[in-house]
Amino acid sequence: MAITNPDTAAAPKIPQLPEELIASTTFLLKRLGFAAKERTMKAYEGTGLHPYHHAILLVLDERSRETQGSIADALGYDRGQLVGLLDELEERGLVERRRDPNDRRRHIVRLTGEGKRMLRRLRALATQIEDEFLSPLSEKERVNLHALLLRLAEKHEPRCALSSSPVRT
Amino acid sequence: MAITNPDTAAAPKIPQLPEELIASTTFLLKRLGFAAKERTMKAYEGTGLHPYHHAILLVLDERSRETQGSIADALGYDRGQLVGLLDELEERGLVERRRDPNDRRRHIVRLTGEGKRMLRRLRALATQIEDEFLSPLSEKERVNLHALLLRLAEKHEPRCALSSSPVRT
DNA sequence: TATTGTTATACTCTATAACTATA
DNA sequence: TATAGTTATAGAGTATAACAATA
Repeated sequence: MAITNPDTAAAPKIPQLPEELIASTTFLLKRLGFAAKERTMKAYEGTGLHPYHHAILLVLDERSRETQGSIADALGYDRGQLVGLLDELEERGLVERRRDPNDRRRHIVRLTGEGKRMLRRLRALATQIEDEFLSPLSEKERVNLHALLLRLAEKHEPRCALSSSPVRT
Repeated sequence: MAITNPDTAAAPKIPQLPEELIASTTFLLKRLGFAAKERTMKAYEGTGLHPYHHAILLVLDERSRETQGSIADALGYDRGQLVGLLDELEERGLVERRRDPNDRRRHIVRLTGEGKRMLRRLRALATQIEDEFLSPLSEKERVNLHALLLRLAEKHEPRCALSSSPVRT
């Protein structure tokens, strides 16, 4: 790879993106989203779990006994994709699947004690990643940024819309 | 699909993401980055080009006669990936490739007249996408958001760091 | 016939590394 | 030997649709 040491290099070795791209907020969103994903994935490596798994555990922690379909819908995952993710969680004893006696097509999914313990660990990890990623910003700026992103998400990712304050147009 | 009409439906049909995810700025960044990518891709469909192509044309418009390697480095693309993208641009007559007489391993890439015309069209399209995506925000808020994202990008995407104001730590 | 969960398939992306031609 | 560009390959990730069980 032969990466030159930036401290000793006279000229900046990092090539510049076109200014027009840097000036574009959607471009920055795309790049930062990708960077955030990469960093998160790397941080999760040690756990043997994917952020997807974490999200599933969070859903189950908020309201246990969800069916697979409702979990998939809540997170926007494909139902086929979810099967494999739940298999992995079940193998590690983090969740349980049972048939719903009232509708035997359904599977009811529950968090186990082991799952709750793992969730605590994942929460700590996520907090750490978040803090590191936002480190260039002050506390006030972080709140400010989050509020702005949420406004965008309410439009572009309706699942983010806060149910407590339904938008009336 | 049987999507229920939200106007007539009594209960909200959109399942809710866990609050903890919505509260996470990095999560919002990931989701919004993905949403921005999806919308952009859809909008570019009519042009037969990918946002990647647009970015390449922008690099060439800022400083023509770049070599393939320098284009790849500027945008953070893989050199192998760039070959195919340039092939497509060349087939449509938007760029030209010539051997560098000083170093016959290199290819010098230039924007054609046709390429400049296409770039104008793509610029208009990108502006439109940007405006639509940021529509929930006021002009002030947009400026504010961009500044915050740029601060993050300077750390996590060094190619975004403005060369005019090198950070001295 | 429609729906839930499952499985299989195919397609897109991307990352890697071999290969050539020049240096 | 190292580098610029090219090509080929393999792997992950995703989307699609067929499928069995149940309603």
